[in-house]
Amino acid sequence: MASADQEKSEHAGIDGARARVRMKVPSVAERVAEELRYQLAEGFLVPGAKLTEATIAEDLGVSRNTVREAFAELAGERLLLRQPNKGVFVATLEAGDIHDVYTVRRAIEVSSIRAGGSPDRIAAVRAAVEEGKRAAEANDNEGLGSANQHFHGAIVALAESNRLNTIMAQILAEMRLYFHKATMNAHFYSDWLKENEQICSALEAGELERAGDLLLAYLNRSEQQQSAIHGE
Amino acid sequence: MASADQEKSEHAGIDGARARVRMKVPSVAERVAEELRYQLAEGFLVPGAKLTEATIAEDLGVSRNTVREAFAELAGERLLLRQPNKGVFVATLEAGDIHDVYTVRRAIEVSSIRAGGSPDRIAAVRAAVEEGKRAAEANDNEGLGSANQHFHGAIVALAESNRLNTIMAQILAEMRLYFHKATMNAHFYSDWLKENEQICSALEAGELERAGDLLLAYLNRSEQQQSAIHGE
DNA sequence: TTTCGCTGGATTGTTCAACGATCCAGCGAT
DNA sequence: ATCGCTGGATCGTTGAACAATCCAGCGAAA
Repeated sequence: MASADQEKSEHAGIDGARARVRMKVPSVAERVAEELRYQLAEGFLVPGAKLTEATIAEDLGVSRNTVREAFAELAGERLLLRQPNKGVFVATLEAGDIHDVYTVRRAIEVSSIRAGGSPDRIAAVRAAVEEGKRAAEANDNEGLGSANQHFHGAIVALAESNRLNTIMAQILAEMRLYFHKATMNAHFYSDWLKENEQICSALEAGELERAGDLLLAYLNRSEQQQSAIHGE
Repeated sequence: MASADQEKSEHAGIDGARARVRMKVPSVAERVAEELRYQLAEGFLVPGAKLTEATIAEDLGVSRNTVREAFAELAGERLLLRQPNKGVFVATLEAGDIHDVYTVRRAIEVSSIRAGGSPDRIAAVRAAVEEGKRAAEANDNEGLGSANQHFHGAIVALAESNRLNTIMAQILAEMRLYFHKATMNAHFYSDWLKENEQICSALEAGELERAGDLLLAYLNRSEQQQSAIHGE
């Protein structure tokens, strides 16, 4: 997933530059999973929809067993729900799930920002803020959404933890699925543009406590908004 | 996994008591995964060991494809590592992994305890503390270990978040694998018995900030100890 | 009419056998 | 000692098969 598994080039000695690139040839199952992830994020597959093994297998021109593996992976990421002997379905938002998701985000995002981060990582946060501004100017609604995700991803990346990064990546994938573009209008993006700016500034100034408080407040408000939209 | 999916009996009305029990018949793949998880936790399978599909399949009397599914699941939990075309191996501790694991624990455990919890959940924390005391009296080294895991699991459970619970369960499974009994002598358990007591008391007294600080200090020290043991 | 029970069709869960692709150890030639 | 080849083992993927399970529809009974 967001695996930063890049083989570090390890300062090859004078005795020769051995190639360190690992040609990435994702397995077929992996590519199927990737394709499904894409379709989920893009809203092609809506929550609750049933995915039939044979159909997907034929559509993508792969074996049913391969599809099965991809399903298993996505089910592990909570994007699909497996109901034994009935089939797999696109995950749906159950009661309490919104609070649950935001509980995780509060835990890892606030914790990450409170610990600060290297200048590079902070610069990445700043970059996400600017990306948002540009998207706003261009009236690019789509771009606004991904800029915001980049922003929060960059905050978690401050902690330099692979595990936290993948957890956050999964949470963001869930949110893309549940809170799809349809539910996100421009009005929604009104507040947090300047809010992200504030958080980022506080971070750059080393005011970590304040940055954490601002972020926490944002997450709480965001949860409220989402809860209000999705059936109370 | 740690899915608390129990169908809540929902206060069946007078019109009849419809059965709400969902007979759990885990699929074969699930049972294979469970068996492997057990062997990993028990130290039967040591880090770095290679797991050959055909061998496992024959040993457990299932098909190779089924083993494959189980492997995929465990790889998703970071207990196994899949190397394309080479095989799957029991995960090994890479440089930085210890810090990584503890970064996650700091994020979710401290966040959970700082938010407090219902009396029931707090009682569960207390129960884990007492469980540890009893194990200490009985000189039950094994019991001490699981009591500690129950303690930290109960802390995360304060947040009432399914997602946090499963994340924590996975982290604990990783720790069982890496920091196996062999590396845990009685000397190791010396400190935290009274420390858990303190944390729990602070929690019960509603001194959440202090409880969080104590927990954070413990985690930092624990990370240091583990780092010292496992090659610097 | 409503309920019950059955049956047929569709889909899943699992197994098996096969084949190409890839890796690895060994061995011989340079 | 290095290089290159080769054979065997294992993985990745496929396709087909069959039992188990679920679901909708339909007819029989209350």
